[in-house]
Amino acid sequence: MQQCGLVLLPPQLDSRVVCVRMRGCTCHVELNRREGSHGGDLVPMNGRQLAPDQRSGDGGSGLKEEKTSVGDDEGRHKQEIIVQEQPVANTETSIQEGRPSVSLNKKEKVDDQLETTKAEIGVVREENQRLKMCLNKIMNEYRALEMQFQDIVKQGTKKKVGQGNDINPQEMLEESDLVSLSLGRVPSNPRNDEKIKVSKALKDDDEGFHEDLALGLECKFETSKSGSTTEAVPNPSPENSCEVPKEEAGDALKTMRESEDEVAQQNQNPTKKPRVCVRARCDTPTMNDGCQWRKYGQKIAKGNPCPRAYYRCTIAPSCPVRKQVQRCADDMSILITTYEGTHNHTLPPSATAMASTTSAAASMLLSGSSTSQSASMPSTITAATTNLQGLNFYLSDGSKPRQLYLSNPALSSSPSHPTITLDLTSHPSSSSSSPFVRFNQPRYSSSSSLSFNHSSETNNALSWSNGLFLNNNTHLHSNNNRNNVLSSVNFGRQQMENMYQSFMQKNNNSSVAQGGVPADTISAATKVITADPTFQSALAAALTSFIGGGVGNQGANVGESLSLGQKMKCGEVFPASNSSSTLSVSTSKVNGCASSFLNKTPANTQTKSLMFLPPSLPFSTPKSASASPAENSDTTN
DNA sequence: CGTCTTTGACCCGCGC
DNA sequence: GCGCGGGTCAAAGACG
Repeated sequence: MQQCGLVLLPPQLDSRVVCVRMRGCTCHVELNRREGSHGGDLVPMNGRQLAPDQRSGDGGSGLKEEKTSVGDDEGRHKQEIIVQEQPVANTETSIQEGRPSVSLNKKEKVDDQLETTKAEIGVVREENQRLKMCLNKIMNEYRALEMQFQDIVKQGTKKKVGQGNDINPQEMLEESDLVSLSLGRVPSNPRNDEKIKVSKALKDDDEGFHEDLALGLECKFETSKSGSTTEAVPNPSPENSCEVPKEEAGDALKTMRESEDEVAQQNQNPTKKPRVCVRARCDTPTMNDGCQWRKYGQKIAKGNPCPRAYYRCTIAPSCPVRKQVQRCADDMSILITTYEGTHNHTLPPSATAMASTTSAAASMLLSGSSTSQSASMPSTITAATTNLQGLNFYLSDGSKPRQLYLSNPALSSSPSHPTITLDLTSHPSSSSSSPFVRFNQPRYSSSSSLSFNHSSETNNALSWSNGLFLNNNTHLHSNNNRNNVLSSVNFGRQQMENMYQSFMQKNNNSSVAQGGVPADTISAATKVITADPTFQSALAAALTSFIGGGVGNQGANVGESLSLGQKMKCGEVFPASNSSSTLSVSTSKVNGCASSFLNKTPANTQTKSLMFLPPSLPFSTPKSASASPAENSDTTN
């Protein structure tokens, strides 16, 4: 922008040369030279007054040089004008000399040419005005950006002073950008993250500009400080920050450095990986979670006549995430899907919701009974509300709203794995102090349960979305939703709830009327969930884990919202179009658990938000992804 | 022909 | 050490 300049002649002058230079691209418009080389206030880029000979046009070296870079349109326009000017000048000369050879027709012709020229002048004047307006606009934007830049620099300086850091403001800006890009991802440059974490840890929570960033990082430290979760996990996994050993919690730098090693260790010790088991009623072989799965094995598990199918994530060849799908022995309509591992790649937007949900569940599992952090941690509350976006479970049969219940149950699939169960089957009558939330003591010490139940016994479609319930024939106001997601990061619980309710109300016409979930139900669930300290802490852990640290691929929905929030904070263009596409719900029919929406999204909307997700818990697409007819068969192994 | 699924065999951890 | 069960591998077949 510093190269921006303008050579502009006042409109009252007939000779006009407009030269707008933006970022090295020069637009030069010479309007009318009929009256020769009289002066205009030609001001070159450097502010020097052009010499008369230069103003005259072609003779001036400076102008001539610029003319070489004239855009095609302006150049052509100029050419036309000049061509028409020539005869006019000749005619005038002839008239003044009183040559009788000038006929009346020629005079009319000259008049016509004059009229034409005047018309051209008018057009050019208008164009000149437009250019001036455009320039003013650009200058205003430039000033606004400059102001923002100065504010950012000022804030960066303030932070540095508070931290005793010697990083210059520019570095702070660069750092912010790096943070923005790295959130939710495996840190490509751990050192940068370390610096950021340190700075954030030393910073107050009410930091305005980087509030969302501080949120996640605060959560990180809060979670780590609690340390009470570590003991419950035999072999802490880096997939979640709460798995980081207590002694490491106090040293964020060390944690970051060791994150990759921990990932490797985790891979070497898969039996200790936390698992998230999702129970849901589903008629289809598998549930669609937006991920792509490949079946690699099938076994008859003891005590269950239904075979257990093994899937691995095929989005990335090296992705360690696996899932097991099995019908419940007691109720064949219940599909039990167990997720294990952490995605080491970007996930399709449609898969982030489930991943975030299961991430939160896994974090809850790993955080165990830790509640010390939640009560005194504003950021945790925010994290909870944020993550709640990904924890809204909407079950739909395509026609009726389903009530959402969070109840007990729980079933640990394997004693060797810390397992948490998300029960989406219907147990509305489950005895609990809360009608929606109940956390049980696990059957195994390392397990816990979180159940999301709905009242219906016959739901056919289950979809995970970014805080939205995806129903058949339902269009979502994705932008609204995404904005809410962002808001959930930047605002507190109450604000989040209000906005969420607002969103729900906005979508009532389209969603509820067509089979959505009543807003009051969601609102109630939201309040209940967010009020639960255990849930909050778990969500905080999830948020922490994905931001932080270890594997860095945590947090689907949370990560998404935070990532977007970061982008917004950094002044980048909000990816509304992308968001829209990712959240746009296909109107095509949802076949059982396999949402066509989920099937479509990966190809069409390759996630632009570079986000890696945690113990992902997907419901795969039946076809490429995972649906295995054999799961329902009587095949024995 | 490439990809995915099926399925029997194999490996490994755990309990006795 | 052995058996059991869970989990994975990989060849063969199916499918588009």
